[in-house]
Amino acid sequence: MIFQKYLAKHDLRDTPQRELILDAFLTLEEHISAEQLYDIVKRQDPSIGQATVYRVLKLLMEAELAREIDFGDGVIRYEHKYNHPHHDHLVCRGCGKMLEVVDPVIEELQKRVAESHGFKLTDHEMYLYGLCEDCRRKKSAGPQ
Amino acid sequence: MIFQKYLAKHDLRDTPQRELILDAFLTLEEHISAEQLYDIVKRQDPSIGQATVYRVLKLLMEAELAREIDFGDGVIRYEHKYNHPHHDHLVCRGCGKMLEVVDPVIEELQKRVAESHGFKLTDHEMYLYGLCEDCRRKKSAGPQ
DNA sequence: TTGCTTGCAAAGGATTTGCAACATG
DNA sequence: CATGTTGCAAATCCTTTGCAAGCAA
Repeated sequence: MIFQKYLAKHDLRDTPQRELILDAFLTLEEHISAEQLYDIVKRQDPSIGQATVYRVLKLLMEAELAREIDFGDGVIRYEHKYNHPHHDHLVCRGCGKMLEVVDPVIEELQKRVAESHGFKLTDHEMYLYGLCEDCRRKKSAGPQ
Repeated sequence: MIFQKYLAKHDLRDTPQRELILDAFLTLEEHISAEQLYDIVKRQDPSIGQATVYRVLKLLMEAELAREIDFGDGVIRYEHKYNHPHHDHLVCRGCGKMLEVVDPVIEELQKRVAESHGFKLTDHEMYLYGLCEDCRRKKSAGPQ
């Protein structure tokens, strides 16, 4: 719906490939890289090209349906943005487990920090890294 | 000193290239990419290889002398870590101007958010993006 | 029909790696 | 001398782009 409107408004075309990729993307709950999404989509349509997936992901960004996530490992991941409000990420250094978190007080303070330097905050990224309970337990047990 | 100790402890060698790159790196106040550092170092020793700069930067990370910064533009930048305590970054979306900021209350809240999910926070990254005063002025004036 | 889209393969940019020559401890 | 280290070039990884053929509006 939103995507179709976006396409129409920008004189872009509604193709089966775009529909397929969008559907696959929206079905997922996890963050996903272009390559992972390509693997999924390829199962349904082996003729689809990798470049198309990259291109659609860019479109989804412009249509405000996706958001980039960068954990700093050289791969860009994407997550839904529509009906999925802003949040930050808490990532386990041990097992990679990832939780979405938000703290309204932090959000407010971020605004103020920016303002105190004359900036008008537009957005932010915050990644909290640590060890989850499981990994702490394993660690204190030592390597077997 | 620290670097030399690190090298000794790990059976690594103290070479003129490593010294040169380290000195150049420590002299800088700004964040710098491997390629920029290579350009600088090359002026003093044109025979130096790009790969060596990348390799030394990795070493400095392991020796806890450098820290990676990732603004998400595909280039990894580095900054001193030694005698340069933790801070976050406030970046202008307009001109790219960058300020280092810290807010002790935010830092404390981050710890608590992590703990509330059973995580022990080890570190974090926070990037605040916005528009600085100059860019807001230019923007409201409109493009000429 | 017009011109946006596609898949393919080649190109790109940043970083890493294999290797033979070289230098350090 | 044994090994770590270097510069070079080739290789890698992820992503983008050029292009001719194909397809939506």
